[in-house]
Amino acid sequence: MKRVKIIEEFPIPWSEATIQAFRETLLAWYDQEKRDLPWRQTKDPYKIWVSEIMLQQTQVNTVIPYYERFIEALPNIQALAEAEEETLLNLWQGLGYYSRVRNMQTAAQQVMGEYGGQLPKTAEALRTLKGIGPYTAGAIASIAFGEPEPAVDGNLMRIVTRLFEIGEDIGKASTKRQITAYLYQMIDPKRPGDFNQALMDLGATIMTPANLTPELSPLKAFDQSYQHGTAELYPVKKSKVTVTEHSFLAYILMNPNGEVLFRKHGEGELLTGLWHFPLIEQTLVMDEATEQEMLEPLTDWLTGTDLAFSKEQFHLSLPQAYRYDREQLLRHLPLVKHQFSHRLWYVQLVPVQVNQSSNSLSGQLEWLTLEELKTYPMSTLQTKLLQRWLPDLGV
DNA sequence: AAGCCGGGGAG
DNA sequence: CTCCCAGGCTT
Repeated sequence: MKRVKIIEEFPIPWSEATIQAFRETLLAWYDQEKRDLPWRQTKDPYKIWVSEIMLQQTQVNTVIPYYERFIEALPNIQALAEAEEETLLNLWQGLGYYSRVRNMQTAAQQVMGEYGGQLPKTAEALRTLKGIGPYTAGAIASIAFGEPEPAVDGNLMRIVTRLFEIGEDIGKASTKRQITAYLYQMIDPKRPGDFNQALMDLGATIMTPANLTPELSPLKAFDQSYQHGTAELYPVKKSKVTVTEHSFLAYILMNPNGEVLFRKHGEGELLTGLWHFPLIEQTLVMDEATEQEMLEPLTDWLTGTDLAFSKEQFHLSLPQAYRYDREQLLRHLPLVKHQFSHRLWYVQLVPVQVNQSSNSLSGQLEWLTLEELKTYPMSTLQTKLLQRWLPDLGV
């Protein structure tokens, strides 16, 4: 079975004595402090099932009146299986996630047809029912049937990662396996349902996401993050960084000596110290763009550099082959996509001829031959641009 | 693995 | 106001 396998994969770093002490401490706290909730007055698996489905999506105080009303209207699995859809939706109205009550009815019909009207007792069998995943299966199996199954929800993940200072992303399947494996080894086989509910209560009231110094926690002695003051580091959730999109023109400025203008990115700039074609943030060149419009961002930028640029002195143009053939030009302006951790760049390459070179260059700008250019420190982005422009250069 | 589902609460 | 939350299903 899965249990044995994942325990072998992730043995808990606690002695038997520590595990025993942990169970006793946690359950003593629960016996003292447990919340008095309607679904804790019953051992009816159906009622526990209903409460768990509702609690997946909504907080306890909101759930209570819905739970009471639902149980009164549909007091058993058969009633749920036979209910009109309209009845279901009325009972669920305001809770959201209406597919869940539909799934629950499908599962009730499964139970009537395949399990003789009785919920199966093992987590594995419960999982075959529509809408019952690992968490809900563990909750029903432990609370209603006394099976030693953990019910791993967000509360338990937070608590376990803090207790053991587990710094892996809890979104990863392997981290969930580790947390589940530890809980299999921690769970009290004599009171598995209370063990799970104790951790849920603790997570909801004391070891909350925001409470980083849970002075009232009964688990302080077992809690590495509390001992080390590192609670804020757990759990690790891979943040969905908002990726902002930017578009640039990368000008390949070629002088009569066969050299290309290269610029070193300065302090405070992305990719500091690395050499790139001049990159100018600009909407991408469209089909209707004229040569003038394509070159304007470049002339504007050059005016502000130390190239002693003036429109009178320098003449910029697109390569001859492109000047009068718009279709060919646009086909040959390659677009390079580059993903940073926090932004997505679209960079369009624009080759440009300049009729004369300039001598007055600072250290930030250099005219380089293709061979010299290859020896300068470049970013992956610049390597990509170069590769796209001249695939045969061998960078 | 990632998007979707839909409310409520926190900031 | 926006952001975040918690599970399970679907692709």
